[in-house]
Amino acid sequence: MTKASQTDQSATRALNRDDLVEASVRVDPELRRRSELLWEDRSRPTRGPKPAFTPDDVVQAAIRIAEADGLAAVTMHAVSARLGYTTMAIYRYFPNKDALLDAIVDAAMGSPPRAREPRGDWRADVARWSHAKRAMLCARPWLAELPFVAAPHGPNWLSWVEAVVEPLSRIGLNPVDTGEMLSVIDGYTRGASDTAISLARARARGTSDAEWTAAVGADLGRAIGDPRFPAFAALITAPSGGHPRTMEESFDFGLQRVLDGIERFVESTTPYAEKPERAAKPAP
Amino acid sequence: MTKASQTDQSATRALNRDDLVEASVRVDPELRRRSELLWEDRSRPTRGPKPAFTPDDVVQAAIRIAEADGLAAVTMHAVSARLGYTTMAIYRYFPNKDALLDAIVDAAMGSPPRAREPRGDWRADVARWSHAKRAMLCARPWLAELPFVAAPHGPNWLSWVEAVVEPLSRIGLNPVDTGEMLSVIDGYTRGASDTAISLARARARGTSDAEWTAAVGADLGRAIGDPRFPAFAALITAPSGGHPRTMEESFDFGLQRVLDGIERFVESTTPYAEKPERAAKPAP
DNA sequence: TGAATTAGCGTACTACGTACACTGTACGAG
DNA sequence: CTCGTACAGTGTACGTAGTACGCTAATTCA
Repeated sequence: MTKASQTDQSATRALNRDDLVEASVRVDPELRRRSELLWEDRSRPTRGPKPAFTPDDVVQAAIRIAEADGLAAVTMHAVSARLGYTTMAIYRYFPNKDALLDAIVDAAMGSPPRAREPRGDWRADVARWSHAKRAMLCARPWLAELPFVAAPHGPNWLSWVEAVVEPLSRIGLNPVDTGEMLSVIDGYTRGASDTAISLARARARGTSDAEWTAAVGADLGRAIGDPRFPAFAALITAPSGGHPRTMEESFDFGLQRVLDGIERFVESTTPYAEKPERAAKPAP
Repeated sequence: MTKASQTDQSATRALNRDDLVEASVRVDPELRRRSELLWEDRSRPTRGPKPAFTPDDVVQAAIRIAEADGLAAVTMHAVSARLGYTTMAIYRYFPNKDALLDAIVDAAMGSPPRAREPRGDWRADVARWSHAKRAMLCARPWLAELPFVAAPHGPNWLSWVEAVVEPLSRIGLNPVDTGEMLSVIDGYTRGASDTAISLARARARGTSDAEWTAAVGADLGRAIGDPRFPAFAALITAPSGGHPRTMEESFDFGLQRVLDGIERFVESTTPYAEKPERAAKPAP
């Protein structure tokens, strides 16, 4: 149906360094440069005047501005002014604003919380990760103003992936299915956090919770009495019954359903026996 | 933990028109105006010269530009030029660019595919909806460049919700839990579509699939050999085994797990008996 | 027929990203 | 020690956004 269905995910399957070295040549030079800026050591040359600050200073200044006044307030001028320098000074550290935003996104993600030791069952560990990621996104709602899935992936992004792959790898699924479960958990976690992120953004703009609720409710409420939306109108006008959940409880409720689904699949599959060799070797 | 957890979801529970009329007074006037522009009839007054085009003409022109050259190409000048008028002409139809973008987002979502008759089991219908929404998002990857969860919700947005609430309401859960399942399905659908959307965006920019795969693979591949990412490195270097899935197959695989989880919950719950009255009435 | 109202236009202002040339600084090779 | 080289931060300038404001002409109602 979609063209996307014609593309396999070979990029995330059975990789090895040789493939990557060969493949990275094809990457658009600008994208490669942006990626390198996230991973490189960025050690300064010895010649010339001493730099007055570091790339990380720039990133931290930008993050503080975003935190205070939203992503729109992050202008090259605002960032440099916060450091006490002129606009163009930043261009000695980042070639353009996109590269700076890449760095901001990765830095803002931070590291996932340390895994608890001794490791518990995978379900509890995955749930902890999911809540932690949601909390991270809600704490930095301005991140949602960027299409940051498309951005180059930096070390912090990878560290979040690592932190959930670790418990997922203990489920006993083969690598392909383990990767699928990664998509399921991460997809749910990000997608189901959007409402809370939206509220967090409103709060950051100084909107009260009541005002945000009123704004969202006003739009949703248009369904009431509108013949185009009978099922939804019935849903939101139904008595809420016993105990309405908080947003976070709702998120956890949904997460438990997702984990149930994964568990059911695990129960229906024969455990995967890991091979002693871990190098990828294509079948003959 | 998060402040968000202190807010309940009263906005989506047991609403009635009186609540809404009372609440909408509190909404920020600009937000209310943006919402009204999506819902109002926008019939023109009789006095003055005849308008040369309609708000919908503006929206369609903008969408065509976004489709061709991405969201960044949608400037007030580009849109008006496409209609054959000057920049400022548009401001007679939309008070500012944000309002225009709201309209673009809602129009671009379109209507969900018509429900199949006779209605099948909820699982098949929900799965069809999820695939349709994913296809819609992939077909308009430029939508992902906007934080459109936060935007005012227009009629098309509501029609997508309606289309999935209808089958979900047939599961036999109480309204609160039905609402939770809505979040689960929609959260997974949007979150798990991001990779495909990212690929679709690359395609729209003229990037080949191989180049996109190489770019993503180059970043992910940095995990290989890096002691910080042992589990993820092991995952991506593991032999892919039998049949790697296409992106859409992966999405469907995950979706089935999510539906499994919902189904398990349904099996563990006593069916909800709908009341004959459908008006919300708080319990005494 | 004029008064009121509205459509599209021209001009102008501000803010932003960034190219480029300039000045001054610090290191290292001679 | 010194001078050339490479680099840091600055000043200026340009192109492109969004949009406020006032003008003119078109339309219709009183």
